[in-house]
Amino acid sequence: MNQVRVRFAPSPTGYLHIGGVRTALFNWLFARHEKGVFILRIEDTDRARSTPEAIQAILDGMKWVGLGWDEGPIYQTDCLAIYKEQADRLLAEGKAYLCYCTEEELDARRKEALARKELPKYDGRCRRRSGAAPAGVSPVTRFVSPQDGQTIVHDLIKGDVTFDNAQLDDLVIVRSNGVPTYNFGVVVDDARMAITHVIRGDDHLNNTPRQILLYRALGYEPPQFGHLSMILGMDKVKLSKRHGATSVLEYQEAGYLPEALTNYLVRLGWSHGDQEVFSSQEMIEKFSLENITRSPAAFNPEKLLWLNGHYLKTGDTKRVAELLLPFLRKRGVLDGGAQPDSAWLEKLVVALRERAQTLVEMADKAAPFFQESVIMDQEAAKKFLTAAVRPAFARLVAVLEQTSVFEHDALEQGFKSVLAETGLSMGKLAQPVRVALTGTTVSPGIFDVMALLGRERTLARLKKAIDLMG
RNA sequence: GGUCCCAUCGUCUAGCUUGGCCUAGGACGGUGCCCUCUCAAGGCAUAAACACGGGUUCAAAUCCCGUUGGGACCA
Repeated sequence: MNQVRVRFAPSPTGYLHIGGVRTALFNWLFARHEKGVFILRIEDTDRARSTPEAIQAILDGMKWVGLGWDEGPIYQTDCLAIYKEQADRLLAEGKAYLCYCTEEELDARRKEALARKELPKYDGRCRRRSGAAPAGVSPVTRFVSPQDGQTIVHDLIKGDVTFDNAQLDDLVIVRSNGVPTYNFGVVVDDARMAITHVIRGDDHLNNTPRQILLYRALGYEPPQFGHLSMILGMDKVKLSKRHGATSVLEYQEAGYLPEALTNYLVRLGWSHGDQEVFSSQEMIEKFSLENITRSPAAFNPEKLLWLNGHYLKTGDTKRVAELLLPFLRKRGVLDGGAQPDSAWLEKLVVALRERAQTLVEMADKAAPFFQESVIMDQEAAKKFLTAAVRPAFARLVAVLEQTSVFEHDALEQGFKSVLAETGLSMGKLAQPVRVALTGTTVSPGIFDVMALLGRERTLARLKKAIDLMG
């Protein structure tokens, strides 16, 4: 069998959305699994709606999620001459014709047909037109579509889907301004790029019979098709902006890890037994078109969050620490130019990652470790920084001043000696200390907090708390 | 309106091809318990589904037909 060649072909009319990423991911996985080629093609023939910003957003999004392409990006607007050439060929072979019907005429006829309860398709009258071309009308090019028989799509995911050719009309392949229509551009490109498998959303399933007919008319063997079901929102309606973030880059900004997003997305419509967590290597090894579900899937943000938390916990600490930096800066936790000690930052990540599901959350929780002095939660202070614990605090300060290594185990030992002396339980002392050190009632383990803060800040904060006790 | 697609716990899904191993499994979320210096994380347990109606068959989540519901495309 020939080498697999697949493509992802977004229109740059907006950001790269989640559904698009999943389509791209499945194509990419298939290509990698089959040791084939993954091509990126930008379908920018809709010039009114395509923007350079959108193109950039697509490229950035693809890079962020780690879907590298082997060929491209190829822009359709660079290929206009090729579509024209192919359309001219069809014209010359009598497989296409020029149509001079105006928008108004077509509209009127459509309404008439509807009134007669007939199919409102083009009646093909310009097919039979003879004589001179009407003046002042720039024609569109229409494809001569067979009116009998059936076209069967042997879909890799949906199975065989049969369409009556009588349903299809003579579709426009080139507009009056010379720009190819979507269906024509796709076919010409997929054919000349020797695409072997077209894996795309099932919103294109209905276009497929027309495309197969076009392939044949152009003298190409159609590729294999695989139509993926759509991703829906939790309310079972097609995923859109009102469901929250739908652009990949929004997920980046919200503190998600790309591997969490791809892992989440791969399980939306595909499975490998009961396995939920896949490294990208595993995905490539195990991916197959046979295990794709036919039914549409609802996007569940909570499961994505869980996976993100999982990857935050299990990911390489050095990498997580690096990824965290921009979030610390953005949250104003860290000054723009400041560069924290990397070993220390990794320790902070280890302490925080059990309790954060996103990098944004982690950056928030990191705040007390960067501030010179704590921002005290007044209610917590009132409740925990009472005169009753002052003697214990005083003892703790004395002990900590003597502690030679300011690290977890030594700190625990010192802390516990204070408990033994004062007769306080762990909880009775740890919670006030937590408030004194972080300003809040929630934090990593208290010994980790002290170690992370270091001797100086720990002692300063404890002393300040003693003052607050009045 | 026409054409096409889809239908298992709230959600993602396994099982459906080749009916019996399904008193329907896993995961997220929920609930409860354990662990515990807080919050998490973790562990254990638990509730929760074969859309409906007909067939076929000794036997159907699995095969067939219909209904209903959802979605897409075209208009």
